[in-house]
Amino acid sequence: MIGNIREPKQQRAIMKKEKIIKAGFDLICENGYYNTNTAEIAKEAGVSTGIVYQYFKDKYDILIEGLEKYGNDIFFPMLKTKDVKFDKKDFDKLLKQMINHYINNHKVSNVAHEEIMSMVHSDKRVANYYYKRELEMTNFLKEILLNNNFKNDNLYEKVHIMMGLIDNLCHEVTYHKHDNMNYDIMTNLVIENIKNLFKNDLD
Amino acid sequence: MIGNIREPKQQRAIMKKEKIIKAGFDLICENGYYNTNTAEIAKEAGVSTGIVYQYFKDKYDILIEGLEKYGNDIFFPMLKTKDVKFDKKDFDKLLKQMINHYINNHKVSNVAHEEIMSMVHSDKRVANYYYKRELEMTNFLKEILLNNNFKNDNLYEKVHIMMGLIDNLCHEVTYHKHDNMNYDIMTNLVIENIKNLFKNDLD
Amino acid sequence: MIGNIREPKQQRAIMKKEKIIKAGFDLICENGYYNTNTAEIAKEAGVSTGIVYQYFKDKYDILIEGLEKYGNDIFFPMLKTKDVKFDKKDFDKLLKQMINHYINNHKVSNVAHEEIMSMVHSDKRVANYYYKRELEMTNFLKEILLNNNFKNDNLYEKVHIMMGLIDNLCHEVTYHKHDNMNYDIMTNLVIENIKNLFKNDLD
Amino acid sequence: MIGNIREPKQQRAIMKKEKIIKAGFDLICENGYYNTNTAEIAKEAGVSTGIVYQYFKDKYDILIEGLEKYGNDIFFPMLKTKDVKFDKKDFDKLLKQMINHYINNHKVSNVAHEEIMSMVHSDKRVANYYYKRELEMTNFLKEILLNNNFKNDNLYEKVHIMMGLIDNLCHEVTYHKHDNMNYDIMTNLVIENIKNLFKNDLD
DNA sequence: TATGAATGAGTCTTCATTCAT
DNA sequence: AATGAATGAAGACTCATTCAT
Repeated sequence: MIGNIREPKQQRAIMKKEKIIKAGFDLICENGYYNTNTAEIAKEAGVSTGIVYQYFKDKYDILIEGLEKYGNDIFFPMLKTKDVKFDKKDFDKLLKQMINHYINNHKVSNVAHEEIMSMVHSDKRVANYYYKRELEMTNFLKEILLNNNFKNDNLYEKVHIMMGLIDNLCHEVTYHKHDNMNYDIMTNLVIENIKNLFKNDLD
Repeated sequence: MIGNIREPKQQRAIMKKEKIIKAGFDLICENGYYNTNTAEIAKEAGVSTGIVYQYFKDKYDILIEGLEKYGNDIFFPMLKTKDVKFDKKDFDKLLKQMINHYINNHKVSNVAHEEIMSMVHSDKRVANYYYKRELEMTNFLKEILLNNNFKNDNLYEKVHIMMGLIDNLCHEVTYHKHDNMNYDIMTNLVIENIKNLFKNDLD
Repeated sequence: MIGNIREPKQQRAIMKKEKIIKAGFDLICENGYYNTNTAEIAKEAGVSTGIVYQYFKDKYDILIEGLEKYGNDIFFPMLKTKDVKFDKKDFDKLLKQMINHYINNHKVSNVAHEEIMSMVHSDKRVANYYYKRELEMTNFLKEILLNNNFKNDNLYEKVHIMMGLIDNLCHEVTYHKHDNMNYDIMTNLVIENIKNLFKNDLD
Repeated sequence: MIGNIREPKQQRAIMKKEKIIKAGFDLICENGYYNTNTAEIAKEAGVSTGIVYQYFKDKYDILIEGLEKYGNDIFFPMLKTKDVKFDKKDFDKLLKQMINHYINNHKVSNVAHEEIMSMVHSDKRVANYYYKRELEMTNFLKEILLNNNFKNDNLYEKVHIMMGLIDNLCHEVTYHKHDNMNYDIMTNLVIENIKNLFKNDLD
């Protein structure tokens, strides 16, 4: 047993590995892990099937690397904008921003988001990845609030609830389209709710 | 193609079909759709592999029928207890009951819940099923509240948000075990939040 | 994981399994383990590739079962004729018989013999099989001699040496055809040698 | 097809080829031909995979060249010591020496010996190589004996038998470890046997 | 000469589905 | 209705060999 997995050094090889990750991750996100085969991945990446196994241990490995590379874009795009600044007075505004940010992102990565959440439920490593990032995100938001003189009073729990509310809302808005649901109203309700959660900080 | 799918009429045949659904659904919930094969299902059901295809078009069909038969137990056990009675004064109590109900259910159907949610994300028909039931559940709760003189004021949206909050909480409690999260506090926060949502009705 | 390996019960199924063993073992013996693929085996056996894996864990399993079934015929055909009777006076005759028996067998199972010996050298389980049978054969001969009043005086070692001499001779006669070797003379020399080995018993 | 196989002229190139032969032969001897791949060989030799095919037609070619280069060391180490001198009176001693020589060699090249014998049985060219060398060895011993006034009386056959006896013995001692076998006794029996073979010469 | 990335045919194995009984 | 043997297409992965640099 030799050769194991090669970490490509040449520029061209690096690009090829990237291509495979992208092709593989895209296809998996679009059609599901079990409905995507290595031949397809290779073809989509414009390489031979053999080369795939020089860069990845197995098909699963492609998924994981894809997740690590593109997962944040899909789940926690905010983590990228490290410079979120806001003023207590604008809490409303921040929330609206966040919600829009999330909704747009859900729309863009629509299927991917679903597919990955699907694996979060059935695969340990994917789950680990997701929960680790969720934690990062929680801490990230907690920091922002602390920096704005929010009291550290069950803050962790509050942020978690807040994220849940937003996620739920965005999910609803993006997918369900429940006919009898007014999303503007729902959005306002959610914002009010979150504000109530932090009422001690916002008075 | 002859014989197509037979709808069993005899008692014994009906029981056989039930057995297959149960065995199949159980296994799929436990190990996932792609990690369960028809031979296993047949064996678990105590029937031959051939017979499976007299009652079901294909493997997928078993999943769907299983979902229709057992899905409610897993996702919306409350729907069974059609006689939920409560008094506005006891709203707190109702919420606590619901939360406990959900948490217990999450614990019991732990893996099943995850596995099916996984398919909700990757399979149209499973998704349809889930969202249809979610709708039922929403309406069910809405009715209860209306019967208790809650105002029909964005009630639909409020119930949805409430369900999201509870689901999130229960999920958190059952799986994550985030070390730095106090679940009693979180539960109280969620209850307060829901009460705030309905503050106009509870004064 | 289910279905494991099925032990066929129906007559037809048993025959099918036999066919696969025979086809597989024949091909492996003829072309070598690594030069025989499962598709070939299935085709030679007149079955589909799938069925092979219902009766055998894997390709290797076919080899082992083949070995257990046909190995004796190839290596120790004498073990079949449990009723070897001889008289000390006819020791010569017995030896000549054995030698002819072996030579004929080598000729018949020519390639098989070689191929299996090849695996004895490279595969633990094949080796185990071979050495176990060799031991049986040794004990078998020892018993025969003891029954003929040969002294139990380093008998085990003597039999082993005797078998080695015969095997060597037969191998030589069957394959090498060293031009400058007279096989009649060689045979006689070997017989004399063996008799010398047992000289204490034959006086 | 261009360039075919290049016979290296430069010192450095020659050394590279040697390295490949050694690495390849070592690995093949240790793990078997089919369990050794060219990438491993190249890595072990400290060269690139591509270069291998400039010195060797194919993988098989490496084996053959390795055999020609190192085979004698493994099978007929005596051939190296061309100056074997002995006196009839010391025939015993010579035999013991030979036996020890062989046993040691078996021990040293343990796996290699097995692996190559394995290929002797399955590969024509390897077989040819082996039998050619065996012939050389036979002639070598024949010469020695003739030089010591052994009669040229079926000498060829006798030497062959002698070699077989020694090889068998050494094999037994090195590998089998049959529990109920006394190797000292066996060794003595073999020596006696060989002496009996040449009794006309040793009186 | 030399590299090591790339190729793609070939291999074992699985499994949903069909079929002979 | 029922069995379970049989099918064969499909998939993950390997590796000898070639090729671009």
